[in-house]
Amino acid sequence: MTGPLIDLSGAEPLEPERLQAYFALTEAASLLQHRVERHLRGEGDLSGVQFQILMRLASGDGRATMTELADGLVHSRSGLTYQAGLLEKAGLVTRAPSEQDERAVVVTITDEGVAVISRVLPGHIDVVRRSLLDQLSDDDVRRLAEMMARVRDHMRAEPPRSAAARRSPSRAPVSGEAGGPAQA
Amino acid sequence: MTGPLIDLSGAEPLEPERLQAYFALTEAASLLQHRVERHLRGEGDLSGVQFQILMRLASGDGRATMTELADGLVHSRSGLTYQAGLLEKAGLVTRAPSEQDERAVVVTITDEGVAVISRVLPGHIDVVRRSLLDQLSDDDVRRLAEMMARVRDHMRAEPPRSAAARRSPSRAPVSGEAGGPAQA
DNA sequence: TATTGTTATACTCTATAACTATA
DNA sequence: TATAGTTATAGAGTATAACAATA
Repeated sequence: MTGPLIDLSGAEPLEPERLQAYFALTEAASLLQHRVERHLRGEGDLSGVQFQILMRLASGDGRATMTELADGLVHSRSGLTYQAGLLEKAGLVTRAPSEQDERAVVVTITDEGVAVISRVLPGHIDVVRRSLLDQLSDDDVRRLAEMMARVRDHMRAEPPRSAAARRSPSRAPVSGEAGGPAQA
Repeated sequence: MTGPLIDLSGAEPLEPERLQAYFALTEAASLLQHRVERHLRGEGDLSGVQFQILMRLASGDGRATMTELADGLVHSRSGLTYQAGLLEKAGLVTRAPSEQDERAVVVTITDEGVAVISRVLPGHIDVVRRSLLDQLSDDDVRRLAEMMARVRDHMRAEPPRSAAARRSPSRAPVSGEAGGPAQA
């Protein structure tokens, strides 16, 4: 039998263990996300992002600005505007200009929003438990939480190359992005 | 009243450590996926799914049926057809009916497909290393790989409730259901 | 009748750029 | 000038159901 068609040995390849960790993480997270979103859609007619927005509001004092919400939930501002608009249309949040800073918009969860979260959350937790947590020992959980927090914080701290928080006015040319034959 | 707006104590809540493990995993995986897809799109004009299809082909003997590819890569068959169609249009794979089973379609990676993977992979690995692996010790990596493989296998083995692999054949036909495709 | 795969269709989500308004 | 947010637009991806063809 012939070996794989691709040879990694030129470019400082990844050891099999690391590659497997990456692939397993990717696949498990993707499966979990899929199950969770399926549940949320079926149970509460919520997208994953909408659920996270509501959760973030409900876990605090029920209010946050768009910018505060954008941190960590979504990768573009317009995406958040879109999702917040849907939530508002559904009556689960309200939006009003901030009084401290007229530019900002304060998003506030409504009673109905709290009710939806309360209704959906038990099933959500159940899915997470059955899919993920039940397969992990207490020590696994501690270890996983610590590792993933580390990785997350690292990525948050060091934004990916060539990705300004907002389109920078003086966009530096991306290294090596010369006119490559981009397939075709 | 300063506490969170939502009370979990009714429904056997999640211990904070478990909740944090879940959230950190979700967020880290989401950030990683976003970076990886950004890189793939920029470097090779590939979607994440397309990359995975090519990787799976290139890691084996270069050929697989649609059904074999569908396992683990995508959540609906039509989605795979769509992505495979794009790859074929780009000249990175070919599709031809199987000779053993005329129903099946054999997808084969082309030389150009191998070339694209070879060109993209070093940068891909670099992203994964910088974003994820460099933050983990060797022991972390072993532990993570083992945990995530366990979780992944569990989800694969036990499909989510109310999700038949395919639309269940025992579906009672509704008499008035036939008729032209909804036009509009 | 079950399985493999495609197609038609409709929809959700996302991202970029241009824009407004306030600090 | 920089920041907060919206809008317009356009494209990518997905899922469901109906369909055709082979086993």
